[in-house]
Amino acid sequence: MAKARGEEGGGEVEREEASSGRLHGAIARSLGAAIVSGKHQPGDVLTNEIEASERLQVSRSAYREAIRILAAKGLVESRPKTGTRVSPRARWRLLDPEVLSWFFESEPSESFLQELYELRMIVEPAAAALAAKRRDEGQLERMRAALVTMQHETLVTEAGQAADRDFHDAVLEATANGPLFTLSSSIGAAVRWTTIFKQRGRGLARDPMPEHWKVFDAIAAGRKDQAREAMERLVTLALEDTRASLKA
Amino acid sequence: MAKARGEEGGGEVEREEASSGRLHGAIARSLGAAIVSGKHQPGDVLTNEIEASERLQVSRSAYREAIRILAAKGLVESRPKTGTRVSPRARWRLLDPEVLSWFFESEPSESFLQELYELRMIVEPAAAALAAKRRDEGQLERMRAALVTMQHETLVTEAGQAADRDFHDAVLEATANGPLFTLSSSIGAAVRWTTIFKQRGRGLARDPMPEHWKVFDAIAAGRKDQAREAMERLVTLALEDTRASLKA
DNA sequence: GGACCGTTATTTGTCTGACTATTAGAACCA
DNA sequence: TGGTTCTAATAGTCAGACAAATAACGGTCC
Repeated sequence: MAKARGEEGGGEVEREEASSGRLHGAIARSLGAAIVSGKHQPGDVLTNEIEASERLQVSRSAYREAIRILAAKGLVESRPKTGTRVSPRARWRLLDPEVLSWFFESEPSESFLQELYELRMIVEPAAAALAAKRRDEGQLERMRAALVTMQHETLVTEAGQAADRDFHDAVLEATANGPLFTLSSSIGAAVRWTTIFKQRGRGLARDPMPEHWKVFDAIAAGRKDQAREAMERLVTLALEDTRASLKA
Repeated sequence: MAKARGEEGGGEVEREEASSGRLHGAIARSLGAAIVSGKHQPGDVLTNEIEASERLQVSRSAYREAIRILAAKGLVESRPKTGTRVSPRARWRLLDPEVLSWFFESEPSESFLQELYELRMIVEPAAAALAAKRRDEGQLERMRAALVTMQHETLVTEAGQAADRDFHDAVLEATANGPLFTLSSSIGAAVRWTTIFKQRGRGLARDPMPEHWKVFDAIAAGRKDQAREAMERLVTLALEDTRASLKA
């Protein structure tokens, strides 16, 4: 079996990338990406474990562990005799960070981005309001540091973009609401792609700092309603910029 | 090995319940519940696979598949040499339906319920507003049917409670927003426990139907702002009832 | 002809035991 | 003291067998 490595043209799971470094993780990632990108439609039956693991040149146990991961995220469902089939989209854990990252391995559809955006518009202003009432010094400092970095680096560098995400993350964290905080990866994904699209239509890149500082100031001052409104404005502006870039 | 069943005092995974009928699912559930309930704290190292599977009287592969499930939900992280340890709470997928159900296997803390409640208050009014603009006839019919059932059965019966959840679920679905819709299980969990607490302090059970019909009417009429406000009132009233019951 | 019921084949599920890869921490050396 | 090598503990992967579940088929009886 080991000597057969690399033969057989098609198949062969991608192993690079430190992230899903384990074999089962790599298989899950590869299969998961194929599912969310529509290469396997809901209702489709995957080839059985024996054949699938042979084609991928991996042991059945590694393949099974990958399937367990996908099942845990609601992407597939296994039953004896019937096999493993792709679950209806309604069961997918679309907000799971890994599922999201699989979405973004290939370019996500515009409508999906739109939906994430809507989520942002619902969650972030409310989160900012809560954060204004609950933030502690450390969180405030983290927000400030993120904005300073963002200002220095601008959104052109990876560090600047990371700082942007970190700011939004800190706001979510400051809500002191666990379930709400878990949305930060989804929000972060939306933020990241907003930036990517903005960068593409790189006409007149509006300075995004003023809105950000207004949100920060309101949260620092403990002004709930002001924080909500400032965040609403921030998200709205980001959407407008993205829309403008798409047309260009 | 088979003959050793039932010896050894502690251990033995719970296998009843049709849901997590598979062995790996049952193990995941049992371990997952132990983690979210705090029996294993973040940072704790689980006993290694060999010992753990021996103690549970299951094969190492079944145990490993269970761990993959937990890892997929962010509850644990495995590395060679170090072992498998419980991840920091911030990584837990608190909105995953299964994780949530593990939370509710033992009575959830009041603060956790409070947090879910806050999420409801953020998401549901906004969802109602979107639903008012996007709902189709089928969804409207589903909402109506749910409310009719709820009215007949009242919240005392399981069928009535299911109808309540179904109503809220239909509203989320009508937003035509996939990511948002995945929150329905979390919302549903919050709804369920609100009802349970209300039932306990069963003094004067206020009729919950008027608020519900107002939400429905606004969504049916396509009145976005009215729908948002009606849902806001509904959630607020539910919270008040729950608060009142807790004092009693 | 149609409903019921056992049979069978297919697929996932579970078990066992061996070997490999990774890596934290100790021992060692410069 | 600081870096390097070694070692042992642990998860990771593999192979092959057997068990359990169940959808589909086929036969029986009304």
